[in-house]
Amino acid sequence: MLIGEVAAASGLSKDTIRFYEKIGLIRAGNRIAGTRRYKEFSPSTLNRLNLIQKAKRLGFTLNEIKQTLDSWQDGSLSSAQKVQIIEEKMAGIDEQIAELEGIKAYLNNKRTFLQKAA
Amino acid sequence: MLIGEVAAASGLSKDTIRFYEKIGLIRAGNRIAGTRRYKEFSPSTLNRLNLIQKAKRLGFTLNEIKQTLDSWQDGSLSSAQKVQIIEEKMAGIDEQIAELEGIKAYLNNKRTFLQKAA
DNA sequence: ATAATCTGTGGAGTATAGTCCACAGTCAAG
DNA sequence: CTTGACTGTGGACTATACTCCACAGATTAT
Repeated sequence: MLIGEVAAASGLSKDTIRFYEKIGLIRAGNRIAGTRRYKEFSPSTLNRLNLIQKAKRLGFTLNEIKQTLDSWQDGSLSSAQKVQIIEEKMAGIDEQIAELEGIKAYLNNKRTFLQKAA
Repeated sequence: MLIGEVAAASGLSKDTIRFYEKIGLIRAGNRIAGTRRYKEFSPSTLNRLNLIQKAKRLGFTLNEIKQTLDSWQDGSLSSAQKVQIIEEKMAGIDEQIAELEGIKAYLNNKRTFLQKAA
């Protein structure tokens, strides 16, 4: 797929995709056309972009995401290690949820106070 | 309180506090000493900084936080309006939690897959 | 009284994550 | 065969949120 297709399918801008490719977060092959080279993205790029979006929502930087995804695929991690990493991320999510619940409780208190005062 | 005390009590750096004061996110009075003016922060600044941290964790920018906190205190909002804003923020938190749960489910699937393969 | 520590100011610099632009080649449609 | 849409490149630019530095006055401890 060319960049326009990837952009449309992922919901990201072409510039963002170019930026991601530039920093090595996603890869692209070459499609030669005369004197020009177009970037050819594999459909799996969409999965990867999806994953990147998920990780961003968890608060990871692009660099952290890159490190994790790279190590995931270079064969340096055993299945057990991958499971462990996943479990750590899941624990991190639980922490985030707990924090959000705490903030929600705080807001709820404020609301109750306001409603009483009214 | 002077800035060092605020920094220690809030866990933020002095530079961050100066930065917040510069953009009007927090206020400071003056403590005159000879030819110099030191910034005098009221203890309520700590509450405000706490609130700012909470809001940041919800993903708000400093500017958004400033707008909300300012409107909160300038008398332009009725209690009913404040309650409504709080309820909107709470709904936003619920959305964030739902999204995190979704990502967690995704990770859980991955983990199950890895464990089966092992 | 001297050193160490604290303070404000102005301004420069950093990191992250894009976003925009001009220029030029490519290709499909009319 | 010209027009319009798409593409890559290099580089400049933006926004957010700090962070660091040098300098100089103020305060505290010894």
